[in-house]
Amino acid sequence: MIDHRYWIGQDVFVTTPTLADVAEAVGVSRTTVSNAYNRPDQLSAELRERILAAAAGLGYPGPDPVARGLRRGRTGMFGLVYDQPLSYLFTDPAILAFMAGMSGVWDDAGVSLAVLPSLHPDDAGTSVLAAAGVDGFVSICDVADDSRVAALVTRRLPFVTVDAGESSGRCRVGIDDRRASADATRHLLDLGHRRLAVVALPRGRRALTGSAGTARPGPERFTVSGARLAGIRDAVEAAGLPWASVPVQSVADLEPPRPLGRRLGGLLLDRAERPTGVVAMSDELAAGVLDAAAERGVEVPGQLSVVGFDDTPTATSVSPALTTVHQPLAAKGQTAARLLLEGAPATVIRLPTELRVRASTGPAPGP
Amino acid sequence: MIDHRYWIGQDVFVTTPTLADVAEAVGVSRTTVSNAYNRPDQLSAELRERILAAAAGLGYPGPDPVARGLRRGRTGMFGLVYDQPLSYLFTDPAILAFMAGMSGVWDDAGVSLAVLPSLHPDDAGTSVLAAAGVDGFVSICDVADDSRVAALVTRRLPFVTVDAGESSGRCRVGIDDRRASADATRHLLDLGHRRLAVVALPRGRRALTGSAGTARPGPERFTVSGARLAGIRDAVEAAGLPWASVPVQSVADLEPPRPLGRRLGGLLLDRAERPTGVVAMSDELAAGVLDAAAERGVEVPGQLSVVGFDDTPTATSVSPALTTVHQPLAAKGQTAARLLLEGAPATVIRLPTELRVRASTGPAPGP
DNA sequence: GAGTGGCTCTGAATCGATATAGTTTATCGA
DNA sequence: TCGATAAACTATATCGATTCAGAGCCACTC
Repeated sequence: MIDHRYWIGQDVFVTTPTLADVAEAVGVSRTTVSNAYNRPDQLSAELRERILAAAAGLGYPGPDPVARGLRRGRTGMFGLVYDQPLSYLFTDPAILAFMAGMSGVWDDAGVSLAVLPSLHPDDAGTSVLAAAGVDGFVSICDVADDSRVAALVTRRLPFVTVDAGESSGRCRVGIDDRRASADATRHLLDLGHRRLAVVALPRGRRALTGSAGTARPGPERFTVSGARLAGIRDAVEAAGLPWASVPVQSVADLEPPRPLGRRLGGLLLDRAERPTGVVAMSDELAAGVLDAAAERGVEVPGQLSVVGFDDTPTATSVSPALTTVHQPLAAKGQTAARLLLEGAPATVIRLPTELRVRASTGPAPGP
Repeated sequence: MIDHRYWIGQDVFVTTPTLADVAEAVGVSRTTVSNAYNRPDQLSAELRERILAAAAGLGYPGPDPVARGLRRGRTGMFGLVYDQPLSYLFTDPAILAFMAGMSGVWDDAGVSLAVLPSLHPDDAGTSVLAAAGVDGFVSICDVADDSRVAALVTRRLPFVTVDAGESSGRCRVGIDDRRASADATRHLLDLGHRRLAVVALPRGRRALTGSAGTARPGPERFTVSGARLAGIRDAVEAAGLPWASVPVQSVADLEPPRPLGRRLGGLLLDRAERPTGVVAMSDELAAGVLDAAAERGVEVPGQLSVVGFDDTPTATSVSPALTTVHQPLAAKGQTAARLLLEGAPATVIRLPTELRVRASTGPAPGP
């Protein structure tokens, strides 16, 4: 082990004392020292004082959490599993709102939140999951039904997947992405928009760029991106519009979402048949689209309507404020945290969403 | 321990298998099974295959990280210590930028970031620190030289304090808050501003409200807030202005910073002697001051100049863009992470800051 | 043919605590 | 005065792995 020795004067080095050292110093059994820390009612107050004083004198740091974790079978930590670089995690407002909710619950319960090294899609992150000394996992990986879930199962610890697909028999928290984005799209359609376009999430590392017709449903089936796209398509087709006429823009995860939204939005706005309504799969992307519109002097909502998704603080800080799908991000985090904390059996929780109409959408411009 | 038993058919329940079970099943020693996982070169490839196959067959999750951690003396986790509710941590852009930097380094190193339950100022969070199975700590508590540091020392693990005071003999990363805020203040003074005001950080749970004259230097000495206030005072006095004439607004940590800045900014702008220059101790607060100015029709920078601090994304997303003190938040996180990772001895690192002049400051209006 | 070295594999000690099942002594009611 | 009960402590096994110091065996060298 790492030898954290310290100097105690002269030429004497000593390693960190253990509970046994304290026991010997006081002349009691290890059990009693342990009880002094964990079950004060099991020994006399006088002896307890003596033990704690001796411990302080020796510089004993208290019972080693790792050893205690081994014996007790609990570590008091839950792990968060993510499949993108962590620096991205700390930049995504939606995930941060989720984490704020989650950490609040665990904070109150005195449990730590271990943010694990990110899972690489190729190595399935097996080693990362296998090496984490935690009591359970929350997975916010975009694709849930793959080898990474298998690795979680292998670990034989409780886990909750967030926004994941229809995997059965496990704890899962999410929203109805499909219906929510259908609602958002229908909002535009109800306003008379007929030339729609989509800016899809950059996550999942699989670009969806191309006309909708070419976006394959296969591996996307269980992703947030895929579900939202399906919902948009539902609404478009329900309105009798040809899905193939709706351009879908997306790329892999190479740049921050707002500049990305601006770039993709620009591509859409520069098309010959300029869309009058854009469905963006996140507020950041939508904000980027607004940026692109502003650059081109395209008025929002006069000439262009934009809907976002998530209702993060961005939605209300941009101008015009975004019409967007509100989802209870903090509640999602709280729910996931509680499921794990309470050791819930396989449970599927679907939280409600709601379209928040603000200033970025309006009636379609005349032809 | 928690008994994660599983059903294997008939009426047989079995607990999670251990390395010993695998060893017995294959008919080899525990050492050899351990080597199969940790030192593949120590056994024949053929036997290793056989062991891994048996392990998979038994449903062995691999070596238990906690037991391994005990034996090896390392857990592969570093703990982050914070003294405010965690939900606040996930809302503060400056801290998030810091964490992004930190987590990036640890992500690459395969190390987990354990966000510990928040330390309550009253209980000194001793139990939280004592119970964390980590290899070291990063502390971003506002006040560093108090009982919480003592608790860290007690734990006898390496730790790095961030933005903390002048504690000696430990790893510390920070900036020169005092000089940086003096620079920002001097910028306003150089522009001819003579009626200044300060919006101080809400952190530290000790309100500084009142005129500067009444803000006591004592316990604030080692806080970020205190250092920045001292720097502002340095510049004000160097310019020959009476420090007592500079109103300082702050409250305890009861509301999110932007609305708080708006409220406090409003109070300042409604004074008979309206200030022409406001030094805000964070960009969020500064943005709130801009909000207050906009509400009152006070032109920025025509009638009012505002400087922020940190240079978070907020600084450039508001309008007008904020003149602010840029500090290398991500680098700060990276540095802290590396110090811990490399087991650096007591080191003090002070990173450079730089005033970024943008659109929120201009010449003082005529009298 | 003894000596050397490399490859596989093993046994026992160890990491630092907690749980379980006592033992001893004092207290108390009948 | 006896048995029962409670209070204060203890001895030992155990949690699940890794480390260290070899043992056995084979090939190869001089």
